[in-house]
Amino acid sequence: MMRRSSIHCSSCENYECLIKKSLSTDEAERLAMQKATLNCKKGQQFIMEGTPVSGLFFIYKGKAKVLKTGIYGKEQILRLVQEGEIIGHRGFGTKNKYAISASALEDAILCNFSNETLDLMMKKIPELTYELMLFYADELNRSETKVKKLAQMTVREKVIDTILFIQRKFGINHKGGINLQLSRKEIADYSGTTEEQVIRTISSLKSEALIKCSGKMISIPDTRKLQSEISEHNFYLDQ
Amino acid sequence: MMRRSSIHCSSCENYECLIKKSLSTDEAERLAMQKATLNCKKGQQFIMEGTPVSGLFFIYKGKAKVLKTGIYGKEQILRLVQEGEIIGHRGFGTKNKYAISASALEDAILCNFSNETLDLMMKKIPELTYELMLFYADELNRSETKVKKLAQMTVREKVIDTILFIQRKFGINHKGGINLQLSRKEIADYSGTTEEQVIRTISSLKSEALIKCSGKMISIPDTRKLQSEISEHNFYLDQ
DNA sequence: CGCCTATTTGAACCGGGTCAAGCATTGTGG
DNA sequence: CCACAATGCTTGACCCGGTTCAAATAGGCG
Repeated sequence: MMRRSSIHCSSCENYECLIKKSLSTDEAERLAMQKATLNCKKGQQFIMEGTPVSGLFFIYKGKAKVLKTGIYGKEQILRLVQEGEIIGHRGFGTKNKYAISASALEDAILCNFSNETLDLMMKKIPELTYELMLFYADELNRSETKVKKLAQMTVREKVIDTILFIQRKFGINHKGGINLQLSRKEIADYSGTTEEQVIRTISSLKSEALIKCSGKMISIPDTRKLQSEISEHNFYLDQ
Repeated sequence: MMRRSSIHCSSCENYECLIKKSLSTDEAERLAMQKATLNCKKGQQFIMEGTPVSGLFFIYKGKAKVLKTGIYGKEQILRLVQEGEIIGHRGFGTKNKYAISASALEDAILCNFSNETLDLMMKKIPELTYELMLFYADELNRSETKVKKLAQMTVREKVIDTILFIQRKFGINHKGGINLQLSRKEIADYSGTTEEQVIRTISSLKSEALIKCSGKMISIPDTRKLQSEISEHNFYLDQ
């Protein structure tokens, strides 16, 4: 993980950034300068479960996944993270150890705010604390919806739900394909099933013309139609 | 749900209450008086998924469960809530509709802070916002651990984990039994399985002398021993 | 005591996980 | 540029855990 010259918040173009949103005074800007900027290659792990918390990460460029490693090394992907979002925030609560791991899905540039900087910023900027609270409340909603889905959906529904979700979150590219290519294994680790089940489900969906594939790229010809495969029994799809 | 004369925060004995913790000034106390106090009978639902958010609830007395209703009316219990804890807080994020339901597990007395009161309090008391943020971050941790467990544990492990959890959280009574009696169905709804599976697992555990039962009351003769039934493959039991 | 609900047990079915083998794709070094 | 290795993807077959259905039993409460 390479350290590089820091990118200043004032010249950053991620206007959805929680930090930047809350920066109004010069003082806040000065605090925000205390961050480090890091380069991270595809596949590289930048947060490791169980290690001491070293602040909050912000995805300046790239995509990442947040996961827990479980029984026999099986991964559970908890979040797929886009440019402009934060990670590693789980350090606050009762613990000072990361409860999750995170690694880059493609080459990424990360901003890192240390614990001290973050504490200082929150003390000086109540709006930031408020924004963080909203962020956690939202994430909690999402996570609890996921709990329900894992407990109640069939494998087919879970895989469809995952595909719809990544399209909703990451959008589509110029070819009409979903703008994030995951391996079958990763789709399985997010859906809470196995690689083989994902492959079988995707094969079925292809033969039913509900999706199209070329390699890892998946596209959905008719989103509404695919949605109807799960929505009859799932009224609150608030993921 | 019966409205009753308000209990004043200053005479409240729940010292762990997020609200009370943050009340230092007279002004804060005055704001906290703006709350309503409600009586709620066992089984009564006081938050309904999909209805507009009417603020935050605090459990002054009693116990409650937080759940999502899913496919074919199957319930997923997300949280078991004790005296001194808050509920209904999910209103913040992007939505103004409750994403969860809540009902009393036994007769309860609830404090309710309206949206307006809460907003006002957070603006005036940064410490409260901070405490709420920590609360959400903690809850998020718990929820994400639950996601992993649901995806990876066997039914037997999930049921054992649930029994251990409710003992850890609610403690034991004078008879050595867990201080919260849930129905088999409720244990199933929390564990993410069916009533029959819970019954079968509990039967096995009884015959293995890992637990004892009399009616709904469960007791664990040797917690460590029961723990070892799941912990070999689960290193981070941070629920 | 009798009704209603909760719990328990049995049996059958099936979804989904596991194992194994074959195929495709990508990458690397000679 | 090809050969070969390594990795990822796909498919088939098998089997087991877990859900479902049904029926019996126990327990709680008016």
